[in-house]
Amino acid sequence: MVADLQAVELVAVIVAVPGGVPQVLTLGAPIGVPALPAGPLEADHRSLQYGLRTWVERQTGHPLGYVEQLYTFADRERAPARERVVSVSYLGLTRVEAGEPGWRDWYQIFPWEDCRDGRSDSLYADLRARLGAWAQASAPVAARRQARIDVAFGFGDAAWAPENCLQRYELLWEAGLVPEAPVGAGPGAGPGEHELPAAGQRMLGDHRRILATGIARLRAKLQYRPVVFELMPDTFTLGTLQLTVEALAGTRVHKQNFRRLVEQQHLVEPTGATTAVTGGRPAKVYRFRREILAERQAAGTKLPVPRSR
Amino acid sequence: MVADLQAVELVAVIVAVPGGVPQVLTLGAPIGVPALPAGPLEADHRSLQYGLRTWVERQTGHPLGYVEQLYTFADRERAPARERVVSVSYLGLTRVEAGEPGWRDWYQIFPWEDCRDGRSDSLYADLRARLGAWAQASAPVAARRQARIDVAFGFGDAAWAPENCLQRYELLWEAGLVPEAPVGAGPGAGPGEHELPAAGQRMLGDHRRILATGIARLRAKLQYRPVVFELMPDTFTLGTLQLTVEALAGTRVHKQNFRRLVEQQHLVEPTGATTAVTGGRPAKVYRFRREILAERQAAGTKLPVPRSR
DNA sequence: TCAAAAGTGTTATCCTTACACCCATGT
DNA sequence: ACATGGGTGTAAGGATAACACTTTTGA
Repeated sequence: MVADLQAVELVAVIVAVPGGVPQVLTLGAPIGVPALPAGPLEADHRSLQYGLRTWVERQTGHPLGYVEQLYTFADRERAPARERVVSVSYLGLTRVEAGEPGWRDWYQIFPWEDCRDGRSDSLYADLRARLGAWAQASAPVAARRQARIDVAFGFGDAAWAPENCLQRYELLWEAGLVPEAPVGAGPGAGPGEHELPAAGQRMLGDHRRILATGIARLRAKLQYRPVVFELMPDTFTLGTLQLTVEALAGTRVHKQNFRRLVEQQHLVEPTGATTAVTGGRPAKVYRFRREILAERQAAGTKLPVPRSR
Repeated sequence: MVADLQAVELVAVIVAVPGGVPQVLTLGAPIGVPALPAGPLEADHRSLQYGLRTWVERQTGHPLGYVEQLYTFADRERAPARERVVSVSYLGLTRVEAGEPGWRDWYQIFPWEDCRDGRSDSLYADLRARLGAWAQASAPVAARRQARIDVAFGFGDAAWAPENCLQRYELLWEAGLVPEAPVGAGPGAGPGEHELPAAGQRMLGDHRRILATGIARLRAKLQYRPVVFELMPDTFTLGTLQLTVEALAGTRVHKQNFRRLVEQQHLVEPTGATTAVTGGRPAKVYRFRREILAERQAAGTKLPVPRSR
């Protein structure tokens, strides 16, 4: 039995969106390959979550608010050389001021995930061509690959969906288009051979994959749980709220529908104050109605993240 | 570092629905406390999923089809005496014949989860009274408890939702109404003191909690992914399909809407055959269109699981 | 006066829900 | 004949997406 004991590591994807820029907490920056905050599960940790909070606070001096478990990784294929480590990953949400050290814009890491200005630019054209080339294979494989690509990236008549973040990363990985691609991925190609020009910032080990898992989960959850408010200050305008949702989802949302949905679900209440910081007409200031977390945990507290195209 | 090595266990919630009865694969039955198939993660397991498949097949002789990771547990509060074990749980779906040994109707384990005949019977009346009694506490705690109860069980103006299975179990656990409740749960009450008459079959350790997690996940997934078909034989009638969905969800669904939704999404195609085994008019026989798994992985392949009341 | 962002009103469309009814078989 | 389950049509309601337009500030 002793031979089967394993090292268990806790890995954290900590997200904040100061000033409408979605950011992840990283270590090892600005020089070297950035890493997610992580540390071993210790014997005196009461629970996994407790252990995680301990590690993140120790490494970053940052207290955590909302935390949820993401996924547990232990595949050896991703790091065949090393001893196996079981990594239990968590998603955490907080509020920080803009410009604090250690935080990194997640679109630096996944440039193709930002579709707020449409995705008709050169990056997506390039992606489409390279993925298409990779999909070329013998008949059944080719069809299956192309179907996966179309669904994940919203090509053909499929819609681009924010929450397919992980599928997109995994396809790029399989296709050898990101630097951490496996050795011998493509047909006779070494790693990095076909790398994208805009392949994004790589991370330690499979941390980029874990981050993609976290983003995907957060984007999915946005649509049916009022999690955005964990990332908002106590009071905010509807404009800022929309900006934050758009930053997370990587798409634009329809202003009027967004406002109506937020208001008709009684997610927020006006404080009575207004603010003129944004330029233009002063905006009403709102506050999150924490009561609804209890009231309708199950019901449809969703925000509109429409699928584009 | 050696001191921080952990035992890692793989636990499986394997589900099948032969003859419209939702069942879980258990060991240790029929005598003794039933347990979920489980085993340690071994050094030569390529991945967590691979290890799980190995264990389940070794313990039950049963090959697994669809498998997905559920959750990783490691809280010591649930078994304070023992050394901590990190349990990575998985949900698996298969097809079996009715009456095979080792399979157990999951409503034996969670009687309150079967609302196919409504939930106005004595069990729910009893539940409501006992949970209400537990909710009595000092002001802020009482309100919070009652809100959780109402949402989870669909009391008050909340709707009973199938996928709240885990929340229901956890509330019953906290309230000391199920046998595996923690020592000293209620105010001055030993475990089992307030136990429900229909508390259901208990299981080894926190396996019942893991099972509740699996059921909750499966019920949630039913609503937006075509997972039922993993539990169906190659060909089936729409009646059987509906019966299976109802068995899993624990509620009745609206016949016509169910049929329309299934057909308009092109989830199935007729084989051309009919069958008369069910009595009444012979039913058309259908087959799952496996193609749609690739076609619209993201889009709305959902089945209607309406909230009752 | 104009740009910029806030905020309002209205309409078309689709999906969900529900009701009422007919059909084909075995007993 | 009738019970049983299979199968169809259609109407009401609500949610969604989109359109055009007004309001209030700062420069």
